Amino acid sequence: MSRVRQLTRNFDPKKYEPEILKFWDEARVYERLRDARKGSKRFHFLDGPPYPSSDMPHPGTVWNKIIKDSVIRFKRGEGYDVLDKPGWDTHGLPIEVMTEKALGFTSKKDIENYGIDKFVLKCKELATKNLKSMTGHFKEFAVSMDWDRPYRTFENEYIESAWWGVKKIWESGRLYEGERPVHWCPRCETVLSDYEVSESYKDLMDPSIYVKFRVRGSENEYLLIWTTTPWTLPGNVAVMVHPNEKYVKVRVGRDLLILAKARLEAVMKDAGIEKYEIVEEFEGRTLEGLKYEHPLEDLVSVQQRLKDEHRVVLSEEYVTMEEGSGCVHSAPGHGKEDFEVGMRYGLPVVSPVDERGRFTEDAGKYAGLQVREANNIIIEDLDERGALFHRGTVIHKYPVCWRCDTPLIIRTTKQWFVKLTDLREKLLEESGRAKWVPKWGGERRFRDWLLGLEDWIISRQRYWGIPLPIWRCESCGHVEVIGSAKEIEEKAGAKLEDLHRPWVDGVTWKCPECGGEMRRVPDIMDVWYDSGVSFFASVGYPHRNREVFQEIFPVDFITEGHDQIRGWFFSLLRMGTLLFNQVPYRSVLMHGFMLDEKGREMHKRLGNYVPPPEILKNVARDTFRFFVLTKVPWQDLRFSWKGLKEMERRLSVIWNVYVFATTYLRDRELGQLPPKEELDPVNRWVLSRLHSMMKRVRESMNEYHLHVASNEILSFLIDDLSHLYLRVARKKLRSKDRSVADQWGKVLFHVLRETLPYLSIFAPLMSEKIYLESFRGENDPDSVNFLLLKDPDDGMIDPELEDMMRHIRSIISASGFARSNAGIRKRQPLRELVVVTENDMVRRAVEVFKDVLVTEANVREVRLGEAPTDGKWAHADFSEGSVFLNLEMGDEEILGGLARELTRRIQLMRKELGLTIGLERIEVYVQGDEDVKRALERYYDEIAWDSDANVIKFISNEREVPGSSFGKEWEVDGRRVFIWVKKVE
RNA sequence: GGGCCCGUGGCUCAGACUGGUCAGAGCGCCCGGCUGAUAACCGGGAGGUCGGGGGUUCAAGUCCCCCCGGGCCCA
Repeated sequence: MSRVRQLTRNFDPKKYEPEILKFWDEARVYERLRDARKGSKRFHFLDGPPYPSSDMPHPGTVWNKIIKDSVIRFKRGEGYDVLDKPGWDTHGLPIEVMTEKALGFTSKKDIENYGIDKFVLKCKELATKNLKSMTGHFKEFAVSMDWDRPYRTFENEYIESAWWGVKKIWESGRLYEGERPVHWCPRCETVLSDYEVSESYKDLMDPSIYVKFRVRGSENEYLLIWTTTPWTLPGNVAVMVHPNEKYVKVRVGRDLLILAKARLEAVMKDAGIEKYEIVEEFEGRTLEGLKYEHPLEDLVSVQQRLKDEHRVVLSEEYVTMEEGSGCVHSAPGHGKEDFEVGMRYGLPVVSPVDERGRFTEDAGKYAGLQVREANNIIIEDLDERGALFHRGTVIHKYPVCWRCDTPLIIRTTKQWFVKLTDLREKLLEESGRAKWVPKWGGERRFRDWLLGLEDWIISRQRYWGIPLPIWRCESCGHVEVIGSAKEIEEKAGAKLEDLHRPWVDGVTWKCPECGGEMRRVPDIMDVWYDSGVSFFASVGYPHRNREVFQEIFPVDFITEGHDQIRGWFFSLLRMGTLLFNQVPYRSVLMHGFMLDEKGREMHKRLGNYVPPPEILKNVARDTFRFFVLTKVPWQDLRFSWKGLKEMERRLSVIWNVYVFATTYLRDRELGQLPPKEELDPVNRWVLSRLHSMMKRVRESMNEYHLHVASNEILSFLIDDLSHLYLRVARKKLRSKDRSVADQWGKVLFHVLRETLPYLSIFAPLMSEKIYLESFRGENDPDSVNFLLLKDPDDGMIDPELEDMMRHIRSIISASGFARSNAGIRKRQPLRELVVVTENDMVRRAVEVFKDVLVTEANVREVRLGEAPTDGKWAHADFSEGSVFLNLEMGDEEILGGLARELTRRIQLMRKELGLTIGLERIEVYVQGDEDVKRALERYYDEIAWDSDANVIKFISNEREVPGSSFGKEWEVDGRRVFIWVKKVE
């Protein structure tokens, strides 16, 4: 037999939420839950590791974790053994830069003087401190991941897994060292990936100059080029023109200038020149091979070696008629497009700039200068040599370092690459294998991105990261790639406690080819490599947990914000395809960004950022969870205090549903549900709704339509239970007929009990509180988290019955409308409700749910019929017909109304005395007019039953009232009535 | 310049993949009611040419095209 206990009346999440969190922690609920599910079918969730750049997560990150948590809870409820390991992306430049700032460093030299070992330990310390603090914030929102056993990318085991991957790539022949122009931060002194660069462009003011390159062998003929980076001119080796555009030779003063016809007017306007004359017109392609003189060749030493190289080359892709002169200055050492075209023409690559962004000796006069500082000197030198056509400035978007804001440069360096370009097709195919929610996330956005794929630079010239496991012989260049710590031990006899730099840098061994010294390439790896291998490195594969990995690959579910299409979703796909020839995840849910109340991005520095503790100060944890989970996940979400308050009110209604129900159900024997055939239609209806709700929640959760599932349960609890079912049930639960009260009690209990585990997916704290305080039986587990989601039973779902109830609702609503138009209050019973309709289902509904109509419309009779033609009627229409209320008031109606008024007054007085219904009984004494007396006589039983009165006595003299009674004078419909209530001891 | 998403009553948003009971909900506002869920709850009302225009169709917030506005990504 099950029993329930009364639930605390006050909805006070501020009080119970911390208690529940503490209970979960102390009772090790999740740990035991994981143990309990061991051996069940597995569901592998993979956490996209957040970057611990701060001790406080962004509210959007909390949203992200809540989404994950709801899926994890749901799958646990379905009985799965869920892998719920959280992850942390701990390496990389942001942590390094923060550490540098904390130590007051400005360059790599400072780090090396300080000691790489100490520096790396500081980085680790910072990452650890932040991830611990962030963990605390996530736990506050009831995120039930395995916080004690996260994967962290700085752990030796993780690094070993990553190394194994590098070795495998090497063995597949895709790892190569190459020379390329790359984005470079002169402060951090490292290469940056395209992805890192695209993060931040800033408006910068730069020179905008037109320069004349004299055609070799001519007196006064020039190619006119345009550039905003004068410092790249020392690296110039060619001029690109468009083969299919018209070019012109123009006379300006004594000079003949060559430029694109389409740009002529704009250029002359820019330069403020009004007088010019076209002397010749030709196709761009005819310029191919035309040689010219570099204007600074006397100053730049490397240019003297290149005298015969400078010439015109063709490019359709990179010459635009949108800006410039149509003659594009090309420095293959300082531009990706230039490099590509240069390769095609076999042009030399010149990049006379060092890692700190200073010109090298090759740059002659400019050696030692910071490149951006050299701009003006170069411009003056051009002017002195008569090569400057026009000088201006421009404000344009220019890439800066995403961590330190230093303007980036492009310089050519040796880097390690992974060849990907030939994998484009395979990646596209694999990306199509994953289920994307929403569909367009994968289909359009992702595909577009994959089409622009290039080889991947995986080396970085920094300290805090996974060391690139490449060793090379200093004498013969022989290369070995290492896949584990054990290999290091075997080769070098070194046992490393920490696989990071600088400790790993000291490991050397003898070259098997020539006996020279094998030394590690000093680079570390791109952090996107770190998170990209998480699908196997998080479990330590292949050095550990091989069987587990076989079972869980590919992972079932990942979810991150839409910024991660090009980030983690892609890096996982890339690593999955490189190492296992397949996409490593089955389903991806792409979620939106959290915006502020005005729809702008939320940022600390914009000051519109709401720290998670601030949210907790104002609303319940479950409120925030429900708030975010009821929104369409893949759209951006607007933070809203108003919205949160509103959600909190809805949760308090749910709480009240349970309070109300337990008030009636407590201390009752609540056994098995009676067979369906014996049930009242309203009970059959509510059970049908219960199973429909469960079905819908299960289906939509499995589709990752979290908003559908969460709204479904809200509307079940609020619209169906609170607004309708409980109103009807209230009277039935107190029925004198034991079998009626019993049936309704059992059904209500059943419905609320089965709903609890469903509710706990979204509002785990509230569910737990209700479960522990009221619903947990003697043999039940000690936490709601252990409960399984009951499977929906199609046999219990009756769509027709649900439809009928919808009609009943509209009839009730129409009858309310008719009443309010006629000015008759709801408490006043009326004689008759006539429903006029042609719709068969409505007619059946009226028959089936007559009881509901009688109580909800407060009438004595309900019948189907024709529109009445005589008498006093109030009338209103609903979608399938009309309702008519008989307004004629006989004795029956007047006395009935009076009886309800009297009941209500007695109830108010009971309450004032603090008496509990069903527990304490009373005696009532009433003094009033003849109607009051008659109402009391006729409705004696009802009034006495409703108010738990042993006796109700109509008196003519006040002296008949016992001394200790509580008396009050009332006015009821213009009548004076005295009521006394006395508690029966 | 290219791609993607969004634009539904005063506010916040469902509905759009699978055209046809989809013009909805909550809040706010106005009117009324209920009263052992009560610093709650219930009913009703006003309010939207579903950003604009064109097209497909017997039928279009829903599909197609163009434009406008907002956002994101890329170049």
